[in-house]
Amino acid sequence: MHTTPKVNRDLFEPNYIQLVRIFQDQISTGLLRPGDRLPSESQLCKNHHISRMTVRRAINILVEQGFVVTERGRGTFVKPIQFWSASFNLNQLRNLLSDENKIKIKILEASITNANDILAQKMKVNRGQRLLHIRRLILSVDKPIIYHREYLLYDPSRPIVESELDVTELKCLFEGTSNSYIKYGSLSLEATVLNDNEARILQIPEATASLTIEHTFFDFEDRPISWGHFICPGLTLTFTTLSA
Amino acid sequence: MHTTPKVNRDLFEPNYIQLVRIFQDQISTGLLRPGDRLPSESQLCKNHHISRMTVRRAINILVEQGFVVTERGRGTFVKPIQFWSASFNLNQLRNLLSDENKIKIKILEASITNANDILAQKMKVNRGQRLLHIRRLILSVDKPIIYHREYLLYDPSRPIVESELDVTELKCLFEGTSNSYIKYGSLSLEATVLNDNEARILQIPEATASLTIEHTFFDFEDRPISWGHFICPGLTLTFTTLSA
DNA sequence: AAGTGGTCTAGACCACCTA
DNA sequence: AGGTGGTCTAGACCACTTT
Repeated sequence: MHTTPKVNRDLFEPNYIQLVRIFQDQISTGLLRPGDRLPSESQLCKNHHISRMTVRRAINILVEQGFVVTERGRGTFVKPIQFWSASFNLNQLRNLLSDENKIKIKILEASITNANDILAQKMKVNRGQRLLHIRRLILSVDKPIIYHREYLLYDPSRPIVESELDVTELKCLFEGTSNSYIKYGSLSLEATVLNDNEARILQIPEATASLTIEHTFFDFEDRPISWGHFICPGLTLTFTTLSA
Repeated sequence: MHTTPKVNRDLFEPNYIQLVRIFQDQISTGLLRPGDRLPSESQLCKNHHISRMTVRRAINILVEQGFVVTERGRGTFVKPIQFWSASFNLNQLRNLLSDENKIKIKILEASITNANDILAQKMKVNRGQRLLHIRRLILSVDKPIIYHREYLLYDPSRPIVESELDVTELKCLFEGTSNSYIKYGSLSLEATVLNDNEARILQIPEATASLTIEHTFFDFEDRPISWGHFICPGLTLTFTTLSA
């Protein structure tokens, strides 16, 4: 028989974090298995000599992290693995683009076009509306890795053309430092096969598999102000995650 | 001038949830913009006649949801949009497979094979180790939508062969109801192009773009017990998300 | 009735930042 | 020094489940 660790009030680490870690460890070592009940909150208070709010805080974190579920009147239970709990985030893309020294952004085209039917629908404007069209190539150590096509609302009352042409606009988006016009975005991820034009631009064989991230960004009046695609060929971008 | 809404103690909705919603509304309507400072916690206590802990609870939720950031000694501020904050989850896949009436799972093959170099590495076993190989086709209204290849540790001491062959094993994973041997999984998402075999099995043209989810599942001793791929062609699977 | 988790209070002390 | 967020306490009442 061995005793479980106790919260130590003398450490720098807050008590509730210590308690979270204690349970994470017990779950990951299999000491606590899916379906097992955790000690009740009042028991934990006594065992660790901490208050109820501190215990609840720890348990809430475990709930958010997906390790346990609470059932009122019954107790708190270790959750079984759920395939769905996995989620893919864009951190790999972030890391890819974060190395300032390696990354260059080349403007391939910047022109004014008139909205066709698709654009009119996507940007919620009338057909024929003037739109700014920008095509960029993102290079890492002078090797093309991502191709970006974007259509922007061309609003003469907003002097954004300069800044949007600039590389910084894209970087701001990445870094979240922009005090920009963007309230939120809608992203969509799908698999595509490069056409000959895209393949030539990216300097890789045609018909290569590619991940395409379609984005629409909205301003504070909920109007779309940007619609475009990041085209990330082959293995420049893979998503990895844990399902716990 | 108009006054902001106040927490109402008489509603069914908990006070902290009400406060969360108040700020979510103010942010989404643009009343609070990125960089703006929220009222201090003590001010919120006075304004809404609620205790500090209740205020802090609401703010913690806003932090977790990515709407605000706190800075000790300075205040709480509305966060600008971050492209990276977006994350893609597997709910669409879940929905796709949740309709019991439409979905059928067909076992294409179940055989014992010996591990080659790749399998030996992926499953952390010796070369030549016997592995269970299962190929499944997932159909929706009798139309193939997902092709699944999987290699399983063949452990005679565990009588899992029956259950793993069974369709339920896959379903359990999806539903998280399994009291299974799986502690956690590692998932990886990439774009692929269907080869002729896959295309034939899925009854779609060759060279179609496809999303492939590679998975490795581990038991409670952290040994890989399953390695495989879900192959989701074309637009059967697209990920959508918001970046706020 | 007894035990569980859910919400909430009215304080306290601390570390940090700004002035 | 005064304000900010970060941690924590020792209670309280409630809704719910089990015995």
